[in-house]
Formats: sequence, structure tokens, C-alpha cells
Amino acid sequence: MDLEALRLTLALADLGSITAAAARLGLSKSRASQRLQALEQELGVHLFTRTTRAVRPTPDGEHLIQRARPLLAEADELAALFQGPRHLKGKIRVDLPTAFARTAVIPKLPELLALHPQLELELSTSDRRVDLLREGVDCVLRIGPLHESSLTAIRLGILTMANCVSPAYALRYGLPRDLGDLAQHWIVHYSPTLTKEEPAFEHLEGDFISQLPMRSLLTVNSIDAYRAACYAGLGIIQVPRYGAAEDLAAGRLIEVLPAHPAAPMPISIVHPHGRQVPRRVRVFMTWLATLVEPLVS
Amino acid sequence: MDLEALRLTLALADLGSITAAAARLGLSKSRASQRLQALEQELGVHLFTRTTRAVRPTPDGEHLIQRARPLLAEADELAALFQGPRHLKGKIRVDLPTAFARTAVIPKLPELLALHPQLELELSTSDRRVDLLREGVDCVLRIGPLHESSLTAIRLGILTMANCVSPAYALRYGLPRDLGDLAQHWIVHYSPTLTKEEPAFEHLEGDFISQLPMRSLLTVNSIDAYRAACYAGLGIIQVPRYGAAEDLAAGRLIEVLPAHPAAPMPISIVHPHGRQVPRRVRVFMTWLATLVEPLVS
DNA sequence: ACACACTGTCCAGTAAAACTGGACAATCAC
DNA sequence: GTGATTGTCCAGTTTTACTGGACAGTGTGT
Repeated sequence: MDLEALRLTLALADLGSITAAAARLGLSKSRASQRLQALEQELGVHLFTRTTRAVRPTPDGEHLIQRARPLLAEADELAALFQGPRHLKGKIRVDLPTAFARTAVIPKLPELLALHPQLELELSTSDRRVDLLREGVDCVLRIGPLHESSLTAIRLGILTMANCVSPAYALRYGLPRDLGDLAQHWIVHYSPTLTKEEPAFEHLEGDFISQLPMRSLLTVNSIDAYRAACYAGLGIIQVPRYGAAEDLAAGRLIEVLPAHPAAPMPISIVHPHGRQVPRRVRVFMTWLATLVEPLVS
Repeated sequence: MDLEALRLTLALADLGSITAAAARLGLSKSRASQRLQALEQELGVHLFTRTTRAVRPTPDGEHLIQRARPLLAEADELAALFQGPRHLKGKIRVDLPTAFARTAVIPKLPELLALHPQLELELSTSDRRVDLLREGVDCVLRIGPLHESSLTAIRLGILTMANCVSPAYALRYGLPRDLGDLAQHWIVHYSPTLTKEEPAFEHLEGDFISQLPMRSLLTVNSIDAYRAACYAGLGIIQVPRYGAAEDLAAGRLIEVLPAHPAAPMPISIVHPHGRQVPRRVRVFMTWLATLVEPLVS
């Protein structure tokens, strides 16, 4: 069963003539007749009684028509979803992780805004969980595991992790050679909610995630503070490799225990719109995804 | 946009692999790849980010998937409507005009019931309006104009009319030669509701319907009484030609004023089921329609 | 009553897809 | 590294979609 056949059926019901229906759909009346017969044979029922003067639906035809009409309307709407005006307009409210916004998104923003001059963007950066619905945000980029909710999540990929220390730290404490050395080392404790979790070194043990408890000098709840603590030589941090790559190359950070990275972090877009996503938001999300793509494995 | 492409999209989303999706749909992976690219080009967006190891939907792809899923489910349901078990079973309650049931339907019933041994038919015959919903009737055949309502009506065609008298009438009053003669004649007054309408001779005046008031000896509210009155020589009756054909041929009735027939009567099936018509009812309606077909113009 | 215009169907041939199998570079597992 | 597997590309082949014209049947207009 194909949509074109249904379209023909509806045109036929509306116009009451194969010739007219064929003309509306832009095909020859021979073909229209053929397709109708093919559909009837496929379904095993007669859909229209045909005299030379009128084409009238049978009861079966009538039922097909009644159910096909909303179906086709929905299909057309779906097709129309992806073609609209060339330029976007309106306001989009977005929330991004601080570091990611600064390094990956904001530098590319001028291109997007130049493409869509009527677009207004309201970009907040935070690492805390944002109540999308309450704050009226259109979409957020989330790094880390997702908590299931009524929101729609789209996984963009995963970020591989790296364990890093600063040269100042290496000078004072040395570099760990294996997991056993970690008992003599310090980790910077990242705890978004500042709750009671114990500081630990997370690493992959085959396919499983292990937590190795460690000493910690400092607990922080923001990514910026996390990295700043590392620069200051306060301990090991575990961060996405993409964000550390530049610092590693420049020698501002040193990777340790490369054989024991933390579990890779999923990176996702989350949005509160159900399936009726405004076009401008959809396009923005697509654009965001293209920015993320080169960073993920 | 075609349903198969959407089906591929869904399979792709479920399985995360072009090879696997192609296998599920029973086509080569080359073709699956081609079709995906064709769809992406048609919509003008990338639907999946493809690495050699994983195929993941983009935000656009995710939206398409979410909306395509119910669409396809509905399409499948629609296709399934017309194929079911070969035999029908269950009870069908039908109401037919008395004369039509006796002459056209009941003689053919054995064939239908032989075809579907599990089918129970409850056939009531009446000419009054039946409250389908209250009485739990599955469908009725209605001859005459329809009153719009919440019920679904399917027009099967129109019945051409004939004006008839009995030989007894002709003997006593003679035959009218033209409309002017009717002042000297009698008509049998058919009034389903026995209300205050005046007896009249209905006839076509070009494309318009004219009512010519006439004298009447008797008013009846059932088709059987209507015809009986005519046989008894009480006046002219206006009936569908198909029902009178046999009597006319046998000389039991005589056609008068053949150039001035009453307005042709639409004949329709009316049923209270919305768009969810049980299969047995649908098949019965189709069967009924095939019976009606040779009788209508 | 007659020719006429027009209906839907049938029947060739033709153009256009749908589809396939195999080759290929890229990538992950071992 | 090596091998298996991924998605894509590229030929050729099969299948289908489609067309124009012929046809019988049927209302319309004169």
C-alpha cells in the first residue's frame, strides 16, 4: 500500500472521475485506472463502482477513504516539517555547559546568526540541571548520564575521557604509574550537588565502571572551578579529552594513567517540546549537533 | 515521501545499523543506503550521522522518527482492515425496506450464509425511520432523501421512478394522457408520518421537481399498503421502476405518463459505526451493494 | 435518431525507477 | 598488524511506472 495510491483514491472520491483525478495528480488516465485496479486487487475488494458516467465508492471504498484522509493529511504535514522559509526568525532559549559554550559554540555563533538575521538567541550557560519546562528553555546540551523524564533526549554520541594533572602537581607529588599509586595521590572532587558522595577515581574495568576511593583536598560544584583547581595543582581531574586536548598539547596539563580513563560520557540534546518542535528550534538543534559531531567518538 | 522510506528510517533507528535494517526489510544494504540518502536529499536534512560502527539519528532524524512511528502504525492498521479471516462470524443486525428485502435480498441470502456459516443475521424489515444507535442496528438500506445526522451514509445510486395504475383503475377512470388530465384522476397518498402534507403528483420539470396537487381517496404510511391500494384500483402510485417491472410485464400494473416520472430516489446504506466498522458489517454492506448495483442507474 | 464527446479499460512500447552483487576505504576487535 | 564488518560507490539487470492510442459503452445535444 502506497501513499500515492491513497492519494488517487481520495482524488477519485472528491472528483468522481478517473480522468479528473488523473489530471489532478498529473498522470495519464490509463495509469490512474491501472493503479486503482492494482490497489483493489491488493486489498481484495472493489473500492469503486464504475460506470462510464460516474465513479462512486462502494462501502469498502468509503471506509478506506474515511481512514485515508487523516492519514494523508498527517503524512503531508510530516513532509512539510522539513521545508519552510529559508530564514529562521523568533527567539530561541538555550542552555549549554559553560566550557562547551565558550570553546565550541560561541565562536561559531556569528555564522549561524549571519545566516538567519531575524533569529534571536538567548544563551545561558550553566552546569546545573535546568528545569526546562519551568524556565521556558527550548533546548539544553547535557553532558553526562541522563535522568529519564518527560523530556525528549537525543543522544549525539559519547566523549572519551582523560585523567589530567598540572605540571605544578607533577612537580610536587610526581605522576602515578598505575592504579596502586593512586593511594598516594589527590583527586579534585567534583560534586554538582555538594552532597555526601565520597571522592573517588572512576575508571573502566573491562566493560564495567569501577570507583577507586581517593583522598581529596577540595570539592567543587562547577566545571570551571574543577579545572581551575587542577591548574592550581590540587589534584587529578577527569575531563572529556576534547576539552583538554589544547591544554595537553601546550603542556598546561599532563595526562596520567591513559590506560584507565573514566567511563565515556554521553552527550545529548534535551528539549521539552514533544513531537511538535518549532522549526527554528529544530534547525538550531541540528546546527548544534554538527558542532558536537567532530568532538565525539 | 514514501512509506517504505519511513519504514527504513524506523528500522534504522531501532537497529542502529544499515545492514541490519536492510536485512529486516529484505533488501540489499546497497539499496538501503541509497534510499536513506535519497530521503535525506528530498527532505534537505541529514537524518543520521553515520560512522562505520554506528548509525545514530540527528535531531532532525529523531523528530522524523517520532512522527513517523504512529503514521506507519496507522497505515499498517489500514492495510490490515481488508484482510482477515476468510469466514465471517458474529451477529449482524440489518434493517431493509420491506419490498426490497422480499424481492432482492432474501432470495439471495442463502448464498451469503452458505459462504459464512458462522454468520448470524438479524434482519428486520420496515419502511419507517429506524433509530440505528438506540436499537443497535448495524446498517440499514434507505430509499429516499437522507436526513443529515451523525450517521455515515454511503450512496449506492439512484432508482428511476414509474407512475403506475392497475387495470381495474384504468377500466373505471381511464388513463391520463398528459399532466392536464390528472385533475380528473386519483392518486394514492403516501405519507410515512401521516402528517398534513397534501396529496400531489411529483414529476420532473427539466432539472426541477414539480408537485401537482391531486385528489386522493386514501392515505397510507407503508409501502405494502401503497401498492395494495394501487392493485385495488384506488389511484396512481409512483414507485421505483425496478420494483414494478415484473408487474408491468405481467399486466398487473400499467405505466402512465412515462414522460413525467417522479424525481429519481437515491438509495443509500446508512450505518452508525464511525470509521471503525467491524469487518463482518463491512463485508455485508459490500454484499448488499452488489445486490443493489444492477437495480440502479 | 443520430453523431458526438467523453467515459474507463485495454494493449502495445518505452522511459525510469528499483534493485543487486561486488569492489572499496574506513574502522573496530582481537 | 590482521580480519571481519561497516557504509558507500559503481556497474549492470530486472522490474515497475508510465504513456499514447485504440476501443466499447454511454449520456448529450442537435
